[in-house]
Amino acid sequence: MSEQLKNTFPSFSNQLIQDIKKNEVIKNFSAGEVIMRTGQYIKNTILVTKGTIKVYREDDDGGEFFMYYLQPGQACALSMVCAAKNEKSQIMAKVVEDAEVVMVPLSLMDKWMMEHRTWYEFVIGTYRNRFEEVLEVIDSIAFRAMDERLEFYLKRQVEACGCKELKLSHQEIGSDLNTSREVISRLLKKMEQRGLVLLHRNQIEILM
Amino acid sequence: MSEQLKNTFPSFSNQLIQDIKKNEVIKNFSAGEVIMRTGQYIKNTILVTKGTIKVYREDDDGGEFFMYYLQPGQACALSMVCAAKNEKSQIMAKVVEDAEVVMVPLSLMDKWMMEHRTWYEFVIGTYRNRFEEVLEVIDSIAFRAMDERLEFYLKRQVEACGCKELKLSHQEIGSDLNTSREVISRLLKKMEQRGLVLLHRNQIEILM
DNA sequence: ATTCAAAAGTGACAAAAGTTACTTTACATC
DNA sequence: GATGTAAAGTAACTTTTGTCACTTTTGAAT
Repeated sequence: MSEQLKNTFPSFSNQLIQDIKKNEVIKNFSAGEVIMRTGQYIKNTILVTKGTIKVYREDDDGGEFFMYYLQPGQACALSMVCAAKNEKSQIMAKVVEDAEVVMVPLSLMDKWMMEHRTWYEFVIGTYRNRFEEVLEVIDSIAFRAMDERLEFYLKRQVEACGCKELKLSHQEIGSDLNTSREVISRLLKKMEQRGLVLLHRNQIEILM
Repeated sequence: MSEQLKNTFPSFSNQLIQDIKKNEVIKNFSAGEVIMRTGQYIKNTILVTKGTIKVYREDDDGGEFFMYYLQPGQACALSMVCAAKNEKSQIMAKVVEDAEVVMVPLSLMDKWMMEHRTWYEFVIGTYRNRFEEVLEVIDSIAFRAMDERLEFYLKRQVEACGCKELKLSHQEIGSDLNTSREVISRLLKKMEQRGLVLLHRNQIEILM
């Protein structure tokens, strides 16, 4: 396991890896599982070693808005931000590909900031990257109409899965973007006419 | 000045105040000045001691989207996040009430994280608060229609200025929300009919 | 092969938001 | 008091997005 940690988080010092190893609790989750809910108290920071996790913002009426992916080598920035105070989760996280995560208690998370330079840098880097990603999400909803938001969304999916065949239903895209399936179907068809995508059942081939 | 710093940032330790004092560069800005532009390299973290600064996200076509206020006792989270790398600013900051700020070089910003517990906590707290504020902004644009977004916007303005008479033109609100003046006028009139606001020239009285 | 359910297609309509083009109002200042 | 200007009001229209109701397609299970 320490070998794998080292591979997934190459920036971590050996000392840090040892410390993590001493305290680690490894958990496995299957696709579809919700590993963190809005309002739930956060007790751990999550380091992803395998799989893919989707992070959402929820509203009161059951709406789910997709924010970003967590993938191997990454950590949940929000659980880190909440370290100091005993805060509730502001987000919901759902596993989309069977995942393995290392749970780091918040107390250690905080302690290591002082003890391990590589941990400190990882945490600060995680903040920065997520903050920037979230700002880009704001751009897309604040400045762009649904057709461009859909393109932006699809591009991010391609990046995340590393392939151009997205296994997504129109319904799922619609709820990720907080709009309706019909709207997505309509816009996807226009994109197909423009030669940007090829539509199949439960799969979208990106030609961009 | 160290007295004032101590008052504005009560959580800072005396040692930290001394360190800031040793290195500080104080700058004054007048209302209307842009103190940070998108794309500009960040060399300093900004601690606000007086006045009010509005932070915007910009798009390529000159659109400005209001994100949050910086007020005395607060700091620019993004300039902190950029500390590690030599990053460009992702945001634009405009002074709305004559402001005084303390410029802290990024190198010190980073160094103090290890040396001053109160600085570390301030920085982490700033990250958390801004992240949460930004998530709420996402909620409003992702889940809410313009009428509710306008209400949310007005409430934040009331919080920021601490009074119920907002000196804002419809034009300014429109551009903060990235919509047109006409739409804002329309919605404000509806709000007036519902008894939520009173409209005057260049001023909106909030009755909520 | 038949059945079933999820996914996608579709047309018609409603509502929200953006746009245009113009008028009216309020206020400062000359 | 006349005048100029920024702010706000407004009507008419277009576009975009959301919704409804329904059909068709596709693939899997029986």
